[in-house]
Amino acid sequence: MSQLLISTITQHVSLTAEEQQRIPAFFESLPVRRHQFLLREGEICRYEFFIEKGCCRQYETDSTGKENVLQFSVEGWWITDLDSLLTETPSRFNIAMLEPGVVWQISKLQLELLFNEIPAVERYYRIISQRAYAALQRRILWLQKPALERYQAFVAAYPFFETRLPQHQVAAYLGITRESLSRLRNKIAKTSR
Amino acid sequence: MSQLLISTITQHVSLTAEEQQRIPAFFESLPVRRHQFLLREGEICRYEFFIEKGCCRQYETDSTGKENVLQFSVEGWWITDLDSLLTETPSRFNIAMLEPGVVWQISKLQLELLFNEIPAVERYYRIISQRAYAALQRRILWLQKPALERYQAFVAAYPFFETRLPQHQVAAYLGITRESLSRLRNKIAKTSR
DNA sequence: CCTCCACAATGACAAATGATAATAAATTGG
DNA sequence: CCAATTTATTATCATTTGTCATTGTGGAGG
Repeated sequence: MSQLLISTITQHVSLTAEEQQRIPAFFESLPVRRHQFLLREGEICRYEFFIEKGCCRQYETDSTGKENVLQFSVEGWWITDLDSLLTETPSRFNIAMLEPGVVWQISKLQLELLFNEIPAVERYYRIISQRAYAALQRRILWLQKPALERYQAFVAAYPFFETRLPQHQVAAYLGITRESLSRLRNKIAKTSR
Repeated sequence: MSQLLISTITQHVSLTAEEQQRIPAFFESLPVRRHQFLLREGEICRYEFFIEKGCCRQYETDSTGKENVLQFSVEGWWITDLDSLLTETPSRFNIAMLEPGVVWQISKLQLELLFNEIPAVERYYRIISQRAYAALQRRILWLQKPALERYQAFVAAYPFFETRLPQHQVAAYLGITRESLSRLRNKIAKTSR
């Protein structure tokens, strides 16, 4: 049973014990290996994914082969390609695990049924959608700043990622090379000493 | 009467003639001068704005005084600080006109009333919200690429902005200096010749 | 235990971008 | 129409970032 899913939802809205019981049945739980794909570029995204355990990334591979990370997701976070899911068009993104873990997936239809059955979950969904939107806006403003400030903003906002993610993945999220990030970290270490 | 507002909505959803009649009463129309603010940093955003005529920008002023543009908006587009509007917290952004024009504003309450009265408008709102989200994601991927590619992606996506906006505003949107943009344009002009 | 591979750090050099300053051109508002 | 303001270009130089090559380290898996 996903205690985490329920507790994540109840951080934002109230659910009766009975509602909490009914929620997991709308999802499918699956164990996932490291490097396993939840979505591949060119596929139509059919699910919203809730990360029960582990860590993953959503990224595109551009024409030069460079991987640009749109988002990371860890325990208690959601991830999907919303545009592909809603419009049923092929996705430009890959979603792949960086660590093994457990993922709960829910289809568009099941999500709709869940909203109808438990309106508080729909309210929860709206709240986190708004947060996701605001997070993208913040991200855009970061990306308009020099690399050092981007990195510092990232670390300040998500300190737990600092130790958990490989540095070259962080670099791909910040839009810089791994070498540049290594230099920045070196510079910071020297300055603070 | 805002013919543009109605025609913009009916591009996405169907409205009866009678519904079309009732919509404008939910809005206030205001003429706006160049440089006029629709929202100032520190204020709580109280409206969604529909641009009937003219052009505006949403931006933050960072600690060094640099202005970073989050979004432009022209005829037929919406603009607001959604986070401030929904949470009733002070905005980090300014929204200011780049050209004189006419703006239709609607409060959160009136928007809710409009949704209840004409559900098709709520559907329309969901559709454009999804598009806005997808646009922010694309923007993030652009910003992870070199300046030249950012600029070319911008021009390809919004060719009409190219002639309408001052170049230094475009530069502030792309996260580069006006001088850099000037150089890039010069380089492109030489290459294509 | 060993090999292979992913990951990180570093140096040398090239390219891109920022900072500053000077100038010219275009536009705004009276 | 004119003055003031805004906008754009260009050159120079400093800084940042990218590219390429090399090395070292630690962990995964046979």
